[in-house]
Amino acid sequence: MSKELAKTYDPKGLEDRLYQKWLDKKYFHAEPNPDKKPFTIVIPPPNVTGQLHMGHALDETMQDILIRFKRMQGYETLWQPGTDHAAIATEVKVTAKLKEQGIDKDEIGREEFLKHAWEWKEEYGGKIINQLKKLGASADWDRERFTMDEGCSKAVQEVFIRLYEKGYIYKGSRIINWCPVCQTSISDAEVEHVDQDGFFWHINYPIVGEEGKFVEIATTRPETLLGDTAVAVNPEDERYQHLIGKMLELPLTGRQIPVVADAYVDKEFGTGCVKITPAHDPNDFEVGKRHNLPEINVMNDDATINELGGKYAGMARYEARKAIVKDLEDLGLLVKVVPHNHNVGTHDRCKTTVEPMIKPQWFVRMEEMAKPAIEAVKNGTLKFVPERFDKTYLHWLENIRDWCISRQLWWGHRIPAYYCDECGETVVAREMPKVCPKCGCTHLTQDEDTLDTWFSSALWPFSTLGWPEKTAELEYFYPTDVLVTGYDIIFFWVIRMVFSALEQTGEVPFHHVLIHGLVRDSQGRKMSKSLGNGIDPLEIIDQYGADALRLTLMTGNAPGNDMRFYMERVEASRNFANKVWNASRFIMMNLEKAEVPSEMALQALTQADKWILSKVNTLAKDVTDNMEKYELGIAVQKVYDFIWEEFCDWYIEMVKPRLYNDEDTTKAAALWTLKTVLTNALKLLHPYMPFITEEIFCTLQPEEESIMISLWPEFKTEWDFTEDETAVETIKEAVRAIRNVRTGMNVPPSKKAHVFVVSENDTVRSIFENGKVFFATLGYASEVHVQPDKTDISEDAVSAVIPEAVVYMPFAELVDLEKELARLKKEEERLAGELDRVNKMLTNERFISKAPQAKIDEEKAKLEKYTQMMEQVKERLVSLGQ
RNA sequence: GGGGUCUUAGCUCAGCUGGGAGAGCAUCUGCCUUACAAGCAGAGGGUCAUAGGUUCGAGCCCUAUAGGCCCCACCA
Repeated sequence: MSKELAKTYDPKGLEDRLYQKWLDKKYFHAEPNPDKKPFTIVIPPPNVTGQLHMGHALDETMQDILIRFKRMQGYETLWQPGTDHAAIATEVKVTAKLKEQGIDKDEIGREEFLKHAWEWKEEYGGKIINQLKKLGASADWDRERFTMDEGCSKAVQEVFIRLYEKGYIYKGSRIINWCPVCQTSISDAEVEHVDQDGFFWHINYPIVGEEGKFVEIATTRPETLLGDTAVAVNPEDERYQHLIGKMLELPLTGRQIPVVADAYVDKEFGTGCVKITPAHDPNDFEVGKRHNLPEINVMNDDATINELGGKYAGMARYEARKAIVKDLEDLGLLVKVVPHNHNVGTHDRCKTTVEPMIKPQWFVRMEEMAKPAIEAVKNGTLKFVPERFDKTYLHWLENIRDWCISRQLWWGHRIPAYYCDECGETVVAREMPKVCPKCGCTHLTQDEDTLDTWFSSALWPFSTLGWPEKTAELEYFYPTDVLVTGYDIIFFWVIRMVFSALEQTGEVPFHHVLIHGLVRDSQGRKMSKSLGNGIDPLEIIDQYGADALRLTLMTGNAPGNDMRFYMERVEASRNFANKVWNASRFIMMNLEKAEVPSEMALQALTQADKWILSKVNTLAKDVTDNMEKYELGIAVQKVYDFIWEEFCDWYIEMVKPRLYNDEDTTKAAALWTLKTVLTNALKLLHPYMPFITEEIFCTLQPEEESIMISLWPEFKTEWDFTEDETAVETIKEAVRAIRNVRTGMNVPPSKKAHVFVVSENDTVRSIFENGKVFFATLGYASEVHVQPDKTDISEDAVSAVIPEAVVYMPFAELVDLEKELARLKKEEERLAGELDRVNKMLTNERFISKAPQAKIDEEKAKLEKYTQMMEQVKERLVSLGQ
């Protein structure tokens, strides 16, 4: 590889080449290794037929950063990848595709449909994985898994059977959430409550045997009237005591229903009388159980009215609603209609209004399993980052209801339950029994249903490592270290992994859960297909490179908060990549021209060298600390600032004269420092921007194989040069003052000036003596004089007061006395303000008696500094005739 | 109804355990200085939503208020 680098950074081509190299070298692969400590992350498996979106990009970037960081720290790092079969999503897609080809799902049947589904999976399943690779993801692809592969399926079956045998899984006819479009049951977590404008229909139910007397009920769903089996009132409600036990005539049906008393009814709400439809409302279902009411299901699976709905049979539910309201009105039973805003449960996937239905389904009993999951967070075995999400987690678990796990879908894990065709006996077993254990019949049929997708993903952290087998992987890599995911998935997935893992493995599946927010568009809207406002990460990668995308996603955002994505930020990231590229190019150009020792005695370094070395040293410490605390954004911001400001804007500029002068005895030291500091900075940046750092690292040091297996920089005591740091900071301050004065007076860089630095302090003078060279390059000085007094300085020189010193620049004809005075007055004002503040603090005896000594000393030092500067400013003013 | 979260420079957002308000972009002024104009050097711009409180000291902690967003919840 040549050392020639292009003038601007172009990620195209380079990224794929490097990624292929990493794959070839097997850097991503992890094996149980007793000599190393493990570090494990399991990927939140993306939908097998999905497309990479910004949410993935953020999630995977965070994981990759942690994995690369730990790998460089010497851990045996496993990033376990894979995909999820995504039952409903995939089934819907495959069904739609078949429909396009004129194929009806129900006609071809289960077996045939599954063939198509698997074909679909084979065709599109690899796509998202390849997209993850574009991002730079260093997952162990040799270990790629799929929730429906053999091992995961085995784990699913095993867990089902164990839970069933323990009595934690049961089948029951209960009211569940039914999606009439997807034609399957869904769990509570999948129901999204949406605020909708609706109506409250007040309807009179005639009292049997009391001509002209009615009970007025209020409902938001008049069509369910067809399934009413009672009207309930509150037992405490004085208004209705006389009604309890009476019979009502249910309009339009000819049925009679009782009035029951139940505490569920809120006296204050509506009319205080509630129609009870046990088959189509979860609350009514409970009321019905308490009062032994019949359950009349009046709907088909597609939410049309069934044959029990009489003349309304065949109508869609909202059509029936209209017809029923009309008929009630004609009968004079409709009292009034009032607008009413209420929450409607919808299926989160298709947004269809959920229809509560009574159906036989499989459930997981949650009460017992929730307990250890709650305990794990309470006792700190499991920690959320940021912490506030443990409230979300705990609240959900403390109010958890049984989990409906059966789905009327074909794409998924079949429930391992078998029914005897003769006696109806249920057998839960690993294989279909040959004979019915009860009646000996040989005809058994497997349950038609499949399991909720989340049932299998709940096992993901251990099923992917080989459970239920006691594999070496499970032993070594489990429990995993951290789970990275969005807050929107805590209920669906995180909680279910936790209780499943605790139940099956006796351990938490991970110790930390790192939660991130949503990536929104530039206006703060959710990115969605329907809005068409989604930004394709792959297009960003194509245009700006994966590194720029990754950096964008990691900056300017606090943990757990949503972020806005807009192109200006990507451009800023791209610009940074270019900055890194060019700084490296400059360094390499200089390294080429001279021999650089691989080892360098620290004594041979100049003050500037020690300064930057010391800076990168503390940077390594700070960045490591931040990353250990999952403060990924803060960490990379520090690297960014260091590289751009300290390293490029200051150090490289400072070092140029030494590089350009072959006679300079410190040139080698400069080159060594440039190379060393760059190498360290690249390493710290690598987890965030893997491609550019690898390319530069290997070009810079052809003897090195890869930055991703190099050692993470650690803090070195011998690189801790506090004194030199202070000295260089003093010089920087002087340079800044000079630049300020020059710009303020409109002096172009072409106009060089003599610079006099006056200080009575010997140490300060020696610092400036040392830093003379910097004034020439950084402050456009033609000559620099460091002296203890004002000898030879003309009175009309422009000046800048800095701590412990005054800088003078005689510009002769350029000097504008008015301007100079104005500057000094402004400075005087500023210092007066500072002094005022410090004095107030230091004269406050309560501050003196209560504040920590270090703080007091700090303020005392400031007082001294400002006092001294103030004296200088005043002196200048006097000498200018003020 | 409960819980969470946000309100900081024109815009988008940082601000770690309380100790002199920051970044990117935008704006203005100089610079094509041989690593980089995707750049360099400067500048302007903020009673940190409001009102109290705790503290020697509050953008940060506590309480209330206003507004925004989110989640949970069986008021038909």
